[in-house]
Amino acid sequence: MRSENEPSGQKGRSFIEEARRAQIIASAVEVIAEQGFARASLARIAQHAGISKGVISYHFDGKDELMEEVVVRVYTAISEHVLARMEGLSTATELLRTQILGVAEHMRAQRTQLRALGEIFANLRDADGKLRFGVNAGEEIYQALEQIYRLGQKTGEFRAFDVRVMALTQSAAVDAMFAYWINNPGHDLDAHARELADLFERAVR
Amino acid sequence: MRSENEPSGQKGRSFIEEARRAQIIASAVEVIAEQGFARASLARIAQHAGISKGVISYHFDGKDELMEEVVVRVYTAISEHVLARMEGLSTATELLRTQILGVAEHMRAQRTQLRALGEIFANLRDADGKLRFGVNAGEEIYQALEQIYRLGQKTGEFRAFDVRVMALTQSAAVDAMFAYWINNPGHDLDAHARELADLFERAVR
DNA sequence: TTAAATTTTGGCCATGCGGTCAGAAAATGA
DNA sequence: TCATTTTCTGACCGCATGGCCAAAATTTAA
Repeated sequence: MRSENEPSGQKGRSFIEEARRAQIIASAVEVIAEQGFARASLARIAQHAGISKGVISYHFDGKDELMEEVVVRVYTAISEHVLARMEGLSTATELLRTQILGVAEHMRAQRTQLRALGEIFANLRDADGKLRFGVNAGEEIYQALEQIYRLGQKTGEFRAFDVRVMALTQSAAVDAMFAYWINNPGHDLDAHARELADLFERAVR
Repeated sequence: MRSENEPSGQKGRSFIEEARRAQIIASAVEVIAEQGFARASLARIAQHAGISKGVISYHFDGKDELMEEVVVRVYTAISEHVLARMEGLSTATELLRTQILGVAEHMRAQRTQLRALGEIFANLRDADGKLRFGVNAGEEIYQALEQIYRLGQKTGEFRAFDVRVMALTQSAAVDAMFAYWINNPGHDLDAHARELADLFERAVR
């Protein structure tokens, strides 16, 4: 039996254990992306991974923890990539453009993860029936974007505007870009991202 | 027993029969909007309508037909309303501001139906697991917005930009505004809408 | 009034779900 | 080697679901 109750912390998790969890998460991502959230039962995820259903229950506290782990890992990967691209940049305008283009660049190679993320965001609910993750991406992202806007307003690059509205709008615009791209495979994601960068560059001036 | 097999046509449906169907559809919309697609079971819909579960099976060929009827009715009503509002406006800038300020108010009254529509579009699948309706749900709306942008580009009011990207972004921005407003009741919706109108007015120039 | 047609009820069914568990299997360490 | 721990299996549980239907209730028509 696994050594302790560890509801969310990653302490004392062996390499083997971590590998199994990663394998299960990868299967979950693929099943969710291919068949949708509603069909992503533990049985289907286990079958896709070539293991028994009980193994998932053994390595995760439950289906909810598995789903949250999927979200956490995909999100972490995105933010690491984007933050790396943003390093060394100084002006708010540069940061704004890089934020939009960097996310698109990363996700272009991660369609499966992106689709799974969207399914979970739209469907995962708590016991009360409320969405576990809001339709809104999250407060952290908004605050990060708002810092960029405030910087630009401070330096005079940007005009005066409501930074919360701008952050919400930029986040929604990027989400919509991905949603459209996923459902229209021929769509040019990078061109769309450049259009968005232009759009917001003008909107903030 | 109902007189015939009538998979989709509306022929030979009595007034009473039609009223029952409308009542069931209305309950389905409310349950889906409040609890999400996954929790909108026939039992919950029936309970919400104050009728026995079997009544739904009697008036509809199955759950799928009920869901499709919900989509058809709500979508038809919404598109008719939106198109009516667009008549009589002249300049592209007027149309743009009206879309954001006016349609926002319209959506406030229709948000239960819109939410139900979104849930069905995102979740209703056929036996193969494929989405019954694509996410091309907004296609008509996108095309309507694109007409405004092209008009503005033709008259020289607007700069050159990708009209599809702009339509997607504007639509997403308004949706995000409502999502944020629903989750943050103290949020000033009208001020948000004005910020958005300013944002897009600058973005298109 | 009375017979026929329509509509509703409430219980039943098979299926799939997330979760649990005893015991088998495999890995580990002495 | 052999005992101990970790990991896995496959069966099982209670529950909710969509669909079904005989019988009851209601409405309609003669």
